[in-house]
Amino acid sequence: MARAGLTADRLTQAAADLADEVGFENVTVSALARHFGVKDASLYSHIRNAHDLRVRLAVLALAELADRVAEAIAGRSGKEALVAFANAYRAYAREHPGRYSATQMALDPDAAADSAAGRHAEMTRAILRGYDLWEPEQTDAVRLLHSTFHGYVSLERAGAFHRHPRGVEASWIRALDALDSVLRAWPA
Amino acid sequence: MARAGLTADRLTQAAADLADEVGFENVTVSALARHFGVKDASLYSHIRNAHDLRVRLAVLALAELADRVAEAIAGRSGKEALVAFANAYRAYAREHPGRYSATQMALDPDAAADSAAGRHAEMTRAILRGYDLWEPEQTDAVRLLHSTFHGYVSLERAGAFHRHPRGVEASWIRALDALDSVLRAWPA
DNA sequence: ATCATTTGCCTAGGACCTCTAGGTAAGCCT
DNA sequence: AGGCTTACCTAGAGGTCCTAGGCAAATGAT
Repeated sequence: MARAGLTADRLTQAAADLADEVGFENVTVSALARHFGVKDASLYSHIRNAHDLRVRLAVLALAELADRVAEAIAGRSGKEALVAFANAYRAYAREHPGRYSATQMALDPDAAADSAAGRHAEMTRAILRGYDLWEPEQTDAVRLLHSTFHGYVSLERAGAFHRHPRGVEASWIRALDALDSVLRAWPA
Repeated sequence: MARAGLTADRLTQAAADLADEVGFENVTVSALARHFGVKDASLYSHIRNAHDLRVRLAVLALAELADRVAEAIAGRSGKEALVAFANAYRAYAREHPGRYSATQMALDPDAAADSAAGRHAEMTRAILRGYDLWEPEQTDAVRLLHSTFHGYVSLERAGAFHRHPRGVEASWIRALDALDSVLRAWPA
């Protein structure tokens, strides 16, 4: 009886790759078991259930995304940091569609605390240091930025923009310009 | 053998209500059949398969949302129209979480053409008539607005904002202020 | 080195969902 | 009344999720 050497981490990694291949909604316990050449039931010693697997995947993706963003904004400030953040975010979503979908899962408070969600908010705040924005407006701005980034890549992936000839790239640059100018002159 | 009087439309309506109750991802053919007191197999004379059912639901929700938005912006212009649009959009998402989730489905080109997606874009354009914005900037602005609305309600629903004390309502108002000011002074 | 424990994967099986094939009864048309 | 279409049925195959209980491999204790 040869062992496949399963661990929760290896399962989560494989699930992430699987998500990018076949879509987050198609990440099933069965598919993952097939990938390792074992029976479904064997996975349940490592993960509690299918939902637990998806939560682990979400936590993994959030951490990866936070790493990418952190690297992108390191040593930059102001608009440069804003653009670097946004592009890192969007690039991750494009390169890892399944992982990105996972980051949109509703996490219960416990899982959210374990996740890198806090790092995301903190890094967004870091960008705002270049814009002379303080509480409570800072939180408003954090929410606006996050909403815009997420909304844009989410709609882009859903194909909402491709029905019009205007380049998606050009609109993205303009959106970042707009955000920069709104941050510089935040309405009182 | 009493008949339940099923039609594709009645199924879609019931599916929409079901989605709001138990979540879009839990809208199954079985659950719907149970609701009508009928066997699963009976639904397959009205819908092609489970995916088809969800697409119909998405199309229904997009149309409803477009109606709500159209009513909201009728007779308004400028910032008033912007705020009315945004609030109608957000209110629909809150009142009908399952239906709203459905609108986020990736629709294949055929289904998208049948949907009210075009009306949404057109209404967003209508708002911009109050802002002296023309192509190609108009498309950029449409995309920015849509992204921000969708991103905001989507993150709000995922609970991404509730980890911070600042009121979600206040941030929303500020986001709309910011969008208004960015539209008035669209960066050249 | 042997035995005990833990760990990893197994089989078996129940519950639920999806969907097809083919059948029968209800309602409409002539 | 007979025929046709429509609405719903039974039966059944195949997939996913998950639990219970078992055996064998790895690990650690003596």
